[in-house]
Amino acid sequence: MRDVVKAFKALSDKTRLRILNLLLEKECCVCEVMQTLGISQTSASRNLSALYDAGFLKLRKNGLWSLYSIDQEGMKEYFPDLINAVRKALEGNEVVAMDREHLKKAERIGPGCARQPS
Amino acid sequence: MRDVVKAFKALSDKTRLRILNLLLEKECCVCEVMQTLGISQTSASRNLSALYDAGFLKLRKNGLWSLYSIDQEGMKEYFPDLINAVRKALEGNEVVAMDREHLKKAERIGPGCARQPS
DNA sequence: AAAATACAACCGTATATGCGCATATAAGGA
DNA sequence: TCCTTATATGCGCATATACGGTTGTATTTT
Repeated sequence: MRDVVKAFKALSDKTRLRILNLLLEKECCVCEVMQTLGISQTSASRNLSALYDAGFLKLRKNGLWSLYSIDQEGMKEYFPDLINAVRKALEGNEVVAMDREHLKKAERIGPGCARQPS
Repeated sequence: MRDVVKAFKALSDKTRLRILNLLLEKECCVCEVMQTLGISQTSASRNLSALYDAGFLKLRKNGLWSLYSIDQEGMKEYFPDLINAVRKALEGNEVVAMDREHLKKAERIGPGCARQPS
């Protein structure tokens, strides 16, 4: 029960929904998220952690990068319809659509952040 | 977007998930909820309101009773998969199963509360 | 070795949320 | 009209949460 509450709590925040929206597009490192959404590194890191702790994300480390992505398998096991619910809840939203546009450009922005991990 | 956040926020509370579980069984008045879950009238009323404001419930007044139930149509329109996600997230949970048992008995408990509205 | 980079953890503060108590409202009946 | 019942709401308190700034740690680059 606590896990269910935690899961919904993780989803009940605008920033975290925007992050989830990015990750529905592709795997991202912390600084891609922070640049794309225009939030602080602190905020990006903390909110990614919250989504991770709630069981929505998986983490892959590659050198300096912490690469977060949707944990498709975990989601299907514990919250079968939830990821779809989120996707549909966000579709058509303006902010979220703009974020997706920004994400495309963010790949080349910043001091080395969006370089491909070697 | 604010609506989506509000919806998930409404779901990110143990009491409200338990209430939703009861309403998945049947339409309930405030005092059935408060008795079944063993919470205060204030808490029952306010948490039902929160779920109502988030768009999950519909309200039918009958005499003194405020009868809340799942707004199936509204849910399908705005959050197509969410009600299923909630249902599956709660299934197998002990507290929630016990609540459903208590609900059956609650119909005859209390000073006139669970009498059928005239 | 030193500097730069990516990220996480800690700290203080502002705001949000949940709860109980008391009270208000609203409907029905004597 | 007064009383009871069912529900809603204002208020204050305790706690939770979000955020920015700073610091710490690990890794890569120079």
